[in-house]
Amino acid sequence: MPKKSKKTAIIDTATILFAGKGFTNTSMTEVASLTGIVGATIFYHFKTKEELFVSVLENVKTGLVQAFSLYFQEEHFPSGLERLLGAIAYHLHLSEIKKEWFHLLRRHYTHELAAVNPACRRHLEVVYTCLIEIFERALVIGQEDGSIGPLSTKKTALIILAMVDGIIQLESNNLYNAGTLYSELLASCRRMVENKQ
Amino acid sequence: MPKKSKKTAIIDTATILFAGKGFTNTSMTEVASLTGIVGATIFYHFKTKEELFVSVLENVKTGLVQAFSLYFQEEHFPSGLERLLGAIAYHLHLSEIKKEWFHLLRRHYTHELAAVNPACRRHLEVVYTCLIEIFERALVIGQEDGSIGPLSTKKTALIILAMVDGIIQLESNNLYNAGTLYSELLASCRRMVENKQ
DNA sequence: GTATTAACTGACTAGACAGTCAGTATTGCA
DNA sequence: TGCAATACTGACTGTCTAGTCAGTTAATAC
Repeated sequence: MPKKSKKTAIIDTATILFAGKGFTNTSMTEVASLTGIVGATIFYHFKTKEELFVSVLENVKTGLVQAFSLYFQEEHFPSGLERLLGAIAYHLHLSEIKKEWFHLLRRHYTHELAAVNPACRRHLEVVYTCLIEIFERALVIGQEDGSIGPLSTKKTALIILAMVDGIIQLESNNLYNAGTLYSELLASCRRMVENKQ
Repeated sequence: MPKKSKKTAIIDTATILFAGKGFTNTSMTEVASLTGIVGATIFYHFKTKEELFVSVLENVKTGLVQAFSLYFQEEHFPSGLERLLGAIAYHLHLSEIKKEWFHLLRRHYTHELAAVNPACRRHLEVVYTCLIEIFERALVIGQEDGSIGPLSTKKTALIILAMVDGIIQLESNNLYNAGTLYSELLASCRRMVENKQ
């Protein structure tokens, strides 16, 4: 029974804190004490706070890409349209069971760091490319099988991502409980892309 | 020629800084020096940093509500559908000429503060209510004149807001230049809500 | 002109926080 | 067992920042 290494434990704690309170408002001491170690230990495993953040992001990236690839390995769809709706529903589902991942990705610091830190930028690009390609692929398949109308798959994929992301954000800012919007969102997307000859 | 009061000048500087770098990463000294005054002066006009933030938000709220009400005073639309698309286009337009407003509204701190600061929450609610009602009203009008299909106006208004907001965010994170998505977004929204009997 | 209030400032404080470092404990292995 | 490397720690430092305060300057009122 190989117990979780401290390095992994640090990353797990940091994921929750960075996602929930942001980079600047999370102190290394806090990460340490919640992990059950002493502050200086983190600096043995990670040279700087920024390096810890990038490791956290890398971890999220890996988890996210894996989750989606697993989903598409297991699910099969009668049409491109159904595949798209399935992807959207799974995206929403994942954003509920792995809130931290999506909060972290939406943190401003993540994007600001990506502008100056190549490693950070690479991870972020992998994530976004993955998310967009999922939608785009479904759209392409749907155009081939006739379930999806004639539209720019690339642009539409971006719009759908923005839409899903916007809904997740509405919910996380809980001004309105967006949860009740899920089925309406799927219906809206269907109307938006389906082929109505 | 009544020159801009220092209090207003502080708010203007703070708007740009809070929007651009976030609350925590903006220091009062920085706000002061960019305004051309000394640090302590801010604390004469605003008791705390948080109070300054709320004033900034109030200012944004006022500007935003005014901008939209002016737009609808001047524009007139042949149908509810066109009114909706006009509102979306103007929303996107405004997010370009008043980037700070929208950045500030999307900052996490804004929403975190709203959870504990009633004044902040009130301003934020006014903003969101205004934005949603604009879309909802257009949808209701459109259902009356037959240009918009049978759908929940409230939920659809929320979805459209999430969509527009998501696009603005995509652009501000400039992973993709979302600017080219504007016309596609309008077309998508049209397909999503129009009445196709 | 003088009194009163409002606007402003320089010098300071107390706390927080990232990161260092010299040294101690723990592990793996010969 | 002993040796070497790896993992970990306590005590510390320099810097940054929100907020204070006693006092100065500017505006207004009479």
